[in-house]
Amino acid sequence: MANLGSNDQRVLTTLKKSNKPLSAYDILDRTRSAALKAPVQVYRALQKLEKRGLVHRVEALNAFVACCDDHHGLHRPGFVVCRDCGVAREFEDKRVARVAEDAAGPDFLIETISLEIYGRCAPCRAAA
Amino acid sequence: MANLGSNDQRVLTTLKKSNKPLSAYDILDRTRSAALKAPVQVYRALQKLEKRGLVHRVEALNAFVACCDDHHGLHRPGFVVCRDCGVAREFEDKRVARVAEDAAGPDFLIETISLEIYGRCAPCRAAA
DNA sequence: GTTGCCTTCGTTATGATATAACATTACGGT
DNA sequence: ACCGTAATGTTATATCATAACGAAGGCAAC
Ligand SMILES: [Zn+2]
Ligand SMILES: [Zn+2]
Ligand SMILES: [Zn+2]
Ligand SMILES: [Zn+2]
Repeated sequence: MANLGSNDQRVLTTLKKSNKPLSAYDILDRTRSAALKAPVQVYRALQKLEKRGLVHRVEALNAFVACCDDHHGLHRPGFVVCRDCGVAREFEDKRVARVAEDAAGPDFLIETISLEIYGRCAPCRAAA
Repeated sequence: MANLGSNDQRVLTTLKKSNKPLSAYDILDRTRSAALKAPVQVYRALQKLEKRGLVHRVEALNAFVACCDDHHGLHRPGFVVCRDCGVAREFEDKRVARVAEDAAGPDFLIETISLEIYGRCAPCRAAA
């Protein structure tokens, strides 16, 4: 598979600099001066990055985060997301795969698992 | 809280008749002749129905399903979704809540949990 | 009853997310 | 150089969701 192109790297760098998930259009805004001019370029980069496990999509936010763990390669993380401050913390738990297999049954071929937990983080609760 | 209005019931009935998740615009298409004329009416109905646990949103599909279980009230189901045929099967597993609590930690207030499993169901695999 | 208030519902417009379709360029193999 | 393929750029469009405002309905105080 081809290496990362310059668009891909710009998108990845942008995500790594953010402590929150960014939408494709957030990324576009932050890279427009650099080189990216249209949504499709961002989406193409995101797709490539996601295939390699460098970026994850947070479904319920329509947004993307850089994987917090560079060495891992592809994996199936979950996310804990604060609705107030928007921070998304990636985690893994082996029990998730077992739950998924039990739910899907032996003849279902699992391709992806999305587990997202929403609520209020401790600092935000204290502040409120 | 107010009872279901006629729009709400039309939306719920439409979802119950479908064996797959429907987008808000799918619902709109199927109810336009009845009474619903604009997306916002569908979204308002869906919001009310979701609050009562009568429908669930499937995040990664941007779509909605009628709850398979009428008596339950509010609960936290997961979904097993076939990418080929689009069927979404609702399930529950108590282990999910424990995984979520462990991941979120004691000071995070969990509000919602979304667990969605994507892949190919047995009939679709056999057909392919 | 009618006035004022609040909630629901309808209508129009717009914002936000994502992809289709096609042109252009980059690049390796011959 | 020539071709075929993959990557990138460009324009347009499809899809999903909400803002803003007004009309209609219910309910209590007067
Ligand atoms: Zn990761
Ligand atoms: Zn927070
Ligand atoms: Zn349910
Ligand atoms: Zn299937």
